[in-house]
Amino acid sequence: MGEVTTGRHRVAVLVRHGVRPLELGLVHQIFGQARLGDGTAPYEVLTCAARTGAVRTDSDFAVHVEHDYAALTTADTVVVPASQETDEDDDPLDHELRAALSALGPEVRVASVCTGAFVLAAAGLLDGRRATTHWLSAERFRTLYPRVRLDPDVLYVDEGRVLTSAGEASGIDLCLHMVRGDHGVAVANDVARRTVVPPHRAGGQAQFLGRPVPEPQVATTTAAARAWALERLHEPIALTDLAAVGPMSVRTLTRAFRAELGMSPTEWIVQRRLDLACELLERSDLPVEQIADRAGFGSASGLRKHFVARLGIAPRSYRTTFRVRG
DNA sequence: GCTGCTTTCCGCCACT
DNA sequence: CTAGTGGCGGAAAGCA
Repeated sequence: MGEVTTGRHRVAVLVRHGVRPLELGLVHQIFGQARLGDGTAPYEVLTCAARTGAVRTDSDFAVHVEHDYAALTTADTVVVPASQETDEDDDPLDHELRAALSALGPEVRVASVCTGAFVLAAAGLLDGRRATTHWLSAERFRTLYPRVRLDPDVLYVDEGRVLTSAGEASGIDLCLHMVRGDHGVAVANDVARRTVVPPHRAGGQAQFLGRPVPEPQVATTTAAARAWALERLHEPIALTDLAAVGPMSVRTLTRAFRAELGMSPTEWIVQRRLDLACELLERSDLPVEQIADRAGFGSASGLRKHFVARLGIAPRSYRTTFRVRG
């Protein structure tokens, strides 16, 4: 994926007005600092915007951008950092940006940091895929883009061609993940060491599968109940039992889920069950009936109903589209 | 699709 | 007075 035969791998950072300096800079930091064993830099990082010149940040300074969208046509990887100012619009894409994104070839890797995921979703790049974004924006994201399987519990999601990361600093984890995939653990660890960040944050391989990774600073009230539920997705989960884990009342539990996850407990459970079902559809040959059973849907028809309602396609067609070979 | 039973969701309000 | 909690009940959703 994305390996170039001539010259360096070109990473284009797509900035918009209101861009967050941290998220903009971290891309340059991680890719720009990478060095191969012989000391050569494998990446070239370009910054581009709709027009060259000054681009406002969300702070009291602007950045001077040298490239416009034409730079995207030569990119191997495109990274979209958050820009609160436009990501809060219900449609973050103007026709210029939409055209630039849809012109990207299928071999171009696309990644987002934080609410940059809204841009990818609006461009249709995330339809039917797993993705993540900043947890504070999770509810709005789901409302706007029901076809995307949003998982606000992970640091980042790797869907191959399209990658998304959660808030702010998780962009570092995602960029390191891409470096690791492109050039191996040694090169990625070297960047991490010089940037003084952990080379691989807690969660290990589980992150590649899009499985939940605990976010220490977030959502403390529901954490125990969620962990408990994840252990028994395959069996029926009653709200009274889930609340008893806390322990807390059912009323407080549902309120906490709404406040922290932006959805009801059962909605959250259904989504986790769909995650599991999708993974089994992608990575196993189990019949749909058995997948429904393992994922805690009473029957294949139950799975199918939820699947179609939330992903817009049937389990079987999902499998044919997203089957992982080997 | 219909029916009847069970569970869940959430506003309201009282209690600590 | 505010903040968090949780019981109640009607509407809605889920399920057989």
